[in-house]
Amino acid sequence: MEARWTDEWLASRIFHAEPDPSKRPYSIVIPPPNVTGNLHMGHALNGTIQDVLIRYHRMLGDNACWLPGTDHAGIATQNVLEKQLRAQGLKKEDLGREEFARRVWEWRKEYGGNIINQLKRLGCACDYERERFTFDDGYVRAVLKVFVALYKKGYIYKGTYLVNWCPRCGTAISDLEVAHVEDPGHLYHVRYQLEGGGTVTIATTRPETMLGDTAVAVNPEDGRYADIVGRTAILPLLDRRLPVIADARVEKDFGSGALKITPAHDITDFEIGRDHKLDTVQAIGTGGAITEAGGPYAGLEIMEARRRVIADLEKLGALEKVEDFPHSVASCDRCGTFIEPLISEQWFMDMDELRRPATEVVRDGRVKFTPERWGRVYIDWMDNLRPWCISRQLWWGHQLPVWYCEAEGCGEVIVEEEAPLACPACGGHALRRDTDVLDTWFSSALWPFATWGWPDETPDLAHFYPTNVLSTAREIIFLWVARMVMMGLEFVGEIPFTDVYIHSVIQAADGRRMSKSLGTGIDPLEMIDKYGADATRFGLLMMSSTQDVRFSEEKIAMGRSFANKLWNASRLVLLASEGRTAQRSEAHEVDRWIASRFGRCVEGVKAAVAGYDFTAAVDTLYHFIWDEFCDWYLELAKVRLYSEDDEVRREAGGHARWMLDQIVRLLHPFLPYVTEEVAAQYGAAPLLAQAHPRREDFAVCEADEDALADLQALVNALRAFRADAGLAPGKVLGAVFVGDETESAQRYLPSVAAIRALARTEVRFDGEPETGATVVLVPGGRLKVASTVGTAEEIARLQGQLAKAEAEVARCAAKLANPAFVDKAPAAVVARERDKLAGYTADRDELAARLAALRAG
RNA sequence: GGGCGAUUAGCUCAGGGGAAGAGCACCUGCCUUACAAGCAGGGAGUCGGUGGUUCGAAUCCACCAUCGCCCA
Repeated sequence: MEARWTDEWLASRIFHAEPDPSKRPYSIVIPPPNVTGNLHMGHALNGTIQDVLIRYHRMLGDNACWLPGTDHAGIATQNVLEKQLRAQGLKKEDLGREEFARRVWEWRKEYGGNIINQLKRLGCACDYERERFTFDDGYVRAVLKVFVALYKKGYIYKGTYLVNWCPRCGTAISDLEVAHVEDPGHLYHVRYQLEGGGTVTIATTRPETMLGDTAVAVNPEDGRYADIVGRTAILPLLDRRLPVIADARVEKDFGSGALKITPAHDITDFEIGRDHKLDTVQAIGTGGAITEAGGPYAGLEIMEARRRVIADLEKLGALEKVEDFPHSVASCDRCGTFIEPLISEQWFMDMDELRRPATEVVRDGRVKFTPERWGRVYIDWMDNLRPWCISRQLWWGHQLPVWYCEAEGCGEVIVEEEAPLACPACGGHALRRDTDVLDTWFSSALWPFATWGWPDETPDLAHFYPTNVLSTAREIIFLWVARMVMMGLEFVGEIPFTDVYIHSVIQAADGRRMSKSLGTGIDPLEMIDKYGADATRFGLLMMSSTQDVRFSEEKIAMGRSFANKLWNASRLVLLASEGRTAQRSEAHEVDRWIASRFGRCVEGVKAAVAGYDFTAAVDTLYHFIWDEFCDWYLELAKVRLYSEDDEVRREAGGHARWMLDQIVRLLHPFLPYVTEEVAAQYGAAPLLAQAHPRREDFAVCEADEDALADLQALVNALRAFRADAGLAPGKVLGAVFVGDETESAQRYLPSVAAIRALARTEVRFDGEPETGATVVLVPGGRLKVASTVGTAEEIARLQGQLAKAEAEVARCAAKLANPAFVDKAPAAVVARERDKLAGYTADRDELAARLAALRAG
C-alpha cells in the first residue's frame, strides 16, 4: 500500500516545487547525509520531522520545497573504494588518481542513491528532482569560487603547524573529526642523565615519542628543579643533547613534574617549542612509522617502537617505574585509529572575521535554536574557534585550485577558479597543481545556497533562500550549522536559515549508543518492514523529546495500532454513511461537540508544530482521534447513523464524513500513507494538495463541551457501577434520575438513547425508583438504579466511595481552614477549592444516607 | 578540568507552583453488527536525597548522590 502511494506521488510530481512569487516560500535543505551511508534511526527521525514540516506547510498553502541530496564524504568514500580495491589485491596507487576518481564516480552511480531511496520508503516528500551532491559540476564551481575568494581575502593560507594526522587514512583531519576515547594506558617514568652529573626523571604516556625530544621542561615555580634549569640533559637511547628549560605550562603535579618536550608530536610541546625556539625533530612519519630521526628504531610501527623503546630503557636501567594511567586518547572519528599530532604543511582557514557576524545572528535571535540551550553551545564554540585545517591528503574531494610555478627561482603560487595557462609572474608553463583536496565539510558549508544554484543568481536562490529551518542532530552544530551560517552570511549576505531544530539522539533500548560496531543499532527499514512507515514515523515522533531518548519499539507498535484504529474508524464512517455527502452539521449537540473538540486539537497541533514539539503534536492527535473521535463521538453517532429516520441518518452521516475528512487532513503530515489511503476511499487524495484545517473554522463551544462532559461522566459512572457489581454486559438496567433541579435532569433527556447504547441503562426522568434501588452519583444528581446486587456487596461498594469522598472533603476543608491560603492564594483558586468542597460534601452525604438506609433495611 | 542534561508507576517517557499523567506490561469481564493490533473496568508512584523560598513545591533555589552527553 505504501509503495503504491510513493510511486503515485513521485509520478505525479506532487513533491516538486518551482519558485512562485505569488506564494510564501517554505524551504528546507536536508542536512546532506554521507553518500556512503545507510538510513539509521537518527536519519529516520530527522527525515520524519522535516517531512512533517514540509507537508504541513504545503497544506497551509506555502510553496514548500524540501531539497534532498548527499555529500561526497571524502574519507568515507575513499575508504569504501580502497576496501574494494584491496579485495582485488590492488592499491589506489596502482590505478592512479584519475582512474581512481573514475571508479569512485562509478561506485556513486551504483550505490550513491541508497540513502535517498531509503527516505522515499519513509514517505519523505523531498523534491527528488532537485537532488544535489556536493560534487556536482555546479557545486564544484561554488566551492572553487569560495576558496579563491577567501584566499584573496587572506582568510585561507598555507602554513606549517601541528595537525591531527590519521596514519591509517593518511591525511590530516580537523579538530572536529577527532574523538577522545578512554585508554587504560600507563605512565612511564624515564630517567634522563644530566651533563655534568645528576639525573632528571620525566613522565610520559608515550615513551616512543622521546625519539623526537628536543628539550626537558619544568615549571619555573617548581623549587625541586630550580637548579637544573639551563643545564643539558642527555636523551637515553639516542644520546641527543636536550636543554632543560622552564615554562609555566608544565604542570608541577603531573608525574614527576618534569616534562619531555617533543614539539613535532604534541600540541603543548609544539607551543613550548615555538616560544623557546627549540629544534623540531619529526620522529614519526605520515605512515605511522618511526622516521630516520629515530635512529635504530627507524621504520618501526608506533606500537612496536613503543615496546622496543621500553625494553631498551629497561635494559639501560633508565625506566624508573611504570604506573597504570587511564587517560583519554585522540582517535580518528572515521576509523578509530589513534591520532598522531604531526607537524605538517597544510591549508588553514582563519575563522576570526567570519565567526563574528555568525555569532551575532544567534545572539540577537535572527537565527533561533530549538531547544534554546543549543544556541549557547553554538556561541561557546564560536567564541573558542581556532583556525580550521581544510586540506586533506585524499584522492576523492574538491582538489585545491592552487598551482605552483615550477620555473627555476619563480615560486609563484596561483590561486584561481580556472586552471591558469601560464604563470602570471614569469610566464612559465611548468605549473603543478596542489594535490590536496578540501575537507568535505568545507563544501557542505555551502549547502544551503550552492544547492539553489549559487554562485548564479537563480530564481531558485532568490525564492527559496534563506531556508526556513535546518533540522539536524546536535553533533552537527559545529560541523555544519556554524559553518553554514558563516558561509551564508559571507557569500549571500543573508543567514542560511532562520530556525535550527536539534532533535533527540535515539539511544539503544539499554541506554548505550546505537552503533554498528557495538551491535546496538536498529535498522529503521526493518521497522518499516515490520510495522509500516506510518507506524515508524509515529513511533519516532512519540519517542523524540528535548533530550536523549531510548529507542522503544513499543512506541512504533503503538503507531501501528493507531494507524489501524484510524483505518477501522474510517470503515465505520464510510460504510454507515454510504452515498452521503460530507456535510458539516450544527444541529446536533454531539456534532457541535466533536467539532469544538477538533478545534482544540487543531490548535494543539499547530502550536506544537510551531514550537517543534512533535511529541506533543502526535500525542494530541492520538488522544483526540482515539479517545474522543472513536471512543465517544463515533459511539454516540452510531445511535443516529443507524437511526430509523432517514433525515437523522443523512445528517449524522454527512457530519461524520466531514469530520473524518478534516481529521485525515490534520493527520496527513504525520501519517501520510494511511491518511492518503482513507482519503482515496472517498476520492479526496492526494491530501498534500488539500488545505490543512484552519483553527478559525472551529469555535470552541463551552456549552456543548460541558454537556458532553456530563454525559461522559454519567456513562462512566454507570459503567464503573456495572463492572463493580459484576453485572453481565448484556443486561439492560433501569434507572430513575433524581436531580436537585429539573434543569440538570433535562440536559440528559436528549441522550437517553445514547445512554442506553453506551451504558446499557434505560434512564427515566419521572416515576418512582424501585424499592431497594441503589445509587450511582452523576453530575447534577444521582441515578437510582434498579439493582440486583446483594446488600453486602452494595455496602462494600458504597463504603469504598464514601471513604474517597470523605478524604477529599477533609483535604479541601483543611486547605480552606488555613487563613493564609484564603488570604494569599488567588481568588479563583480559592473559589475552585470551595466548589470542590461543596461537590464532595454532597457526594459524601448522599452516600452516607444510602448506606444508612441499607444498613437499617 | 569546563559545560549541558537526566533522575516521576514494573518498562519507556510526558508534565514544570494550586486534586500525580500516557503508552506498554499487569489484573477482571467481554469475539457488543469499524476495530481482539479491539472494547469496558481496575490495581499500581512519600515525583533521586537533604535543606531553603512560598499560604502551597514533583514543579523554583542551593547543596549532595548516581547516570549520560559535549568540549578540552
